Amino acid sequence: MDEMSVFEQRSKAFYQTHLPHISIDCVVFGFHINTLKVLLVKMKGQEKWALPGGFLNKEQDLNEAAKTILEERTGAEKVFLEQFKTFGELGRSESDLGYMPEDFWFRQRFLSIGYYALVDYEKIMPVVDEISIACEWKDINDLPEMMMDHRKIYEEALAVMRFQLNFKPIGYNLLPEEFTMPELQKLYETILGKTLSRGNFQRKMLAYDIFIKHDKGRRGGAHRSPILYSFDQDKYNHALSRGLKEAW
Amino acid sequence: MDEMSVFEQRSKAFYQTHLPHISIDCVVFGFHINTLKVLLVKMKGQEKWALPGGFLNKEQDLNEAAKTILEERTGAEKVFLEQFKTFGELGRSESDLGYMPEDFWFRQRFLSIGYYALVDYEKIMPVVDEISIACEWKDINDLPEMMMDHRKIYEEALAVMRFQLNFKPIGYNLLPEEFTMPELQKLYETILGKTLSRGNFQRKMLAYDIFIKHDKGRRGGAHRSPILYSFDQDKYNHALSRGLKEAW
DNA sequence: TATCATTGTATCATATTGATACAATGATAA
DNA sequence: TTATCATTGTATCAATATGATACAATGATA
Repeated sequence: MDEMSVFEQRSKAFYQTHLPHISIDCVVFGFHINTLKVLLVKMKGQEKWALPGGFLNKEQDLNEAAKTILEERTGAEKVFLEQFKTFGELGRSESDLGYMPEDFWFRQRFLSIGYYALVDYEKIMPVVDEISIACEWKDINDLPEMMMDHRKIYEEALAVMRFQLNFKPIGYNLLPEEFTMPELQKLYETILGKTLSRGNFQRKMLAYDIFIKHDKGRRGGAHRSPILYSFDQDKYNHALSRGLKEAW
Repeated sequence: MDEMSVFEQRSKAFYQTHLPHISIDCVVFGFHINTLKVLLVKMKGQEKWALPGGFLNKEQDLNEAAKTILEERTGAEKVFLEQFKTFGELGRSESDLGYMPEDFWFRQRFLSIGYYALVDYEKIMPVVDEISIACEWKDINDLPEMMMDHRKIYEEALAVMRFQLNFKPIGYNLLPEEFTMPELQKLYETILGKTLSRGNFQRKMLAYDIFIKHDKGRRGGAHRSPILYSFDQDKYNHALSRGLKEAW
């Protein structure tokens, strides 16, 4: 099947099953060791890259739809996934889609509901589906050109994620079962894009009281072996839901 | 024109001009002196109250549409208005609308994009339009039954607003041109729903350095007259955009 | 056994917050 | 005129949090 006919076939079926004028875009952040990446796809017939996305099924919960899109592209389940903003500027969906037939639902105006997720990209094998020709992790310091306003969506997601880092402990699913404080610090530094003071980082994290301290450390390297920790699920979840610390 | 025919007429015209499956709901908080209220409307043929809302014009920017809805109901311009979440649960739009003809666009599934605004309700005269029979300020401590999931939308807006209070100075448009620290504190206490320490409040607010201090105080009452302040526009706006203080 | 990189942890200065106290002010009434 | 009183402005101290720095502990390597 050639490129256009895939679109056409999907377009015909689209109105039967989906809500028009609404799309979901997922900014999937991939972390590992000391690198932060984003999952991008290249659609058939497109030069520029795009955020993985999809449309909302008529009989589908919004959050469920986002979860499904993420799972289909990554296979990842039970990851942190959160809605952060809906984009509805005029004209945002028209650029870059001019090559498609005018009456395609793709060409019509639509809003995009933005979600962001956080995964370990070493555990993920990106999936190329039938309307895309590529699905890859891209380093956030070397991003290719992106279609429509996807670059802006990505940047807002990054800002929101960095902000939320201040209120919710993260790291679960992004680190091995057992990890060290230097490893956790690297994670924070990578996501925040800046270095942090070592001693103060440990003090602050340990004050959260969400870790289980293990007896043996991680061996290897000509230096003192760091202590291994793992997340205390109960305390971790409690801290997550408590979340936002109040200032007043 | 009877109730149903108004709906029918609007329904016919609807698809010509608007995006289906998408609505905008505005949680308009009204503050004055020491009371916090919410603007609610009662639609024709409905017993329960609803958040003021509307639909997105095909050729209309999302934020512009929210602004228009707010202005039509309140006449208020240049107020704080911010998108906070999109609601897309399955079934949320079906309850409470069963009395309408099944093929109405009202009856179809739709998402709601939630905005919240903050105004002085003494300056606002709520507007009853042709599809509603009432539009009133309701005290947040004595809310009537609301349709669909509007109660939940309101509660999430309240939580978001209270949270944002910690990062952005507010009060502009909610207080007279010149105001005192006790008045500003009352505003915070009313919105947060709790009392704050007097001395510490002053210290913290003044540390923001966004006020102009005036020479004369406000007279009246058998006690020391409080100092009058007004917002320093430049510094205030700068603080607003700087906004979110980073913790790391 | 010495060396070295890295880690754990202590410490000090500074900043922020919570709690409390007290003087200043201005209307009211004796 | 003066005493009273409610409220406001502001200082202060303790508790807590943060930033910066130092130093001892550890474990591989030479």
